[in-house]
Amino acid sequence: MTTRRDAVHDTLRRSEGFRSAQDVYAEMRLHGAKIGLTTVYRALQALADGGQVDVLRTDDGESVYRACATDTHHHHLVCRRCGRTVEVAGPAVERWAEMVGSEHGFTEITHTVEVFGTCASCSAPAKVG
Amino acid sequence: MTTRRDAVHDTLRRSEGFRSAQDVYAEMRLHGAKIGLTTVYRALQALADGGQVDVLRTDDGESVYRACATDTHHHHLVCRRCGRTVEVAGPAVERWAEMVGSEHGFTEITHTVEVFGTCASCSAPAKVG
DNA sequence: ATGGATTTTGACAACCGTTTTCATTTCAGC
DNA sequence: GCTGAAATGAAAACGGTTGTCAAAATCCAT
Repeated sequence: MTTRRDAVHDTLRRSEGFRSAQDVYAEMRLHGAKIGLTTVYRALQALADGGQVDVLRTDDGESVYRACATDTHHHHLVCRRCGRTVEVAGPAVERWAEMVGSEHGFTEITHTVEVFGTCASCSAPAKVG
Repeated sequence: MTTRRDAVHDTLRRSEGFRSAQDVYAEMRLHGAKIGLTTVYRALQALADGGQVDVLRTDDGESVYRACATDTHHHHLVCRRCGRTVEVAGPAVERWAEMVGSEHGFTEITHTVEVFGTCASCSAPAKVG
């Protein structure tokens, strides 16, 4: 029960940045894979549940997935142009979130932290003419 | 062109936490307001564009809005149970994000930081019986 | 291998929040 | 009051995601 899921996982691993379910599906079909959209959604969900891929929501509500190198907690620096992503650790931020939470009597603190920017190669070609 | 928008804004101000467009709509209809769902969506968008309300996406892709006290940059500590929200500042986090970005050659850095937890009053009534 | 139970798959339909459309209403300025 | 521009809202369209269900693949004891 793992062939398709692995195929999805592999496809994701080949991508630089975050990809939507439909991206993955299109990509797989392009390469001749015989798989249905429903199965891609299910595989991505399973992988996300199992912590093998990271998920985040784009501004327009799409879920995008990424097979990350580390399985430890980390955040992302994402190029808003090309989607290239680097994984970053932020121990200070973790502590800050924990502190802010408990300071106000909140428990079971979690947090979402994502950093967006324009990467070097995307901002370089400023010379359009 | 501002009556409806103000009504939406007021409704939002009366709420403790983040509310969805449909929440706001339902709330307004409950109180007898004569307004359409479309207009609520439009008003919320306009308010968000104008920076008068903050927006964020729930895990299930819904946009939720909040009329925040400060108009300066801040983050949120949100109770995942009741939605109660405290506005928090985090200068250290701002600097961290900026640093992480430029460290990797990214420019025009932005970031999203939200902290979730269970607030004191929601975790207190552990006594169910 | 074989039959039968179980799981996985995927085409399609349903869902649901959101956006668009467009005819109607409201309103400012004359 | 009249006119044109902006706002409104009911209903339809949209798009990503999830549910349905019958067919296909897989497992397993025989």
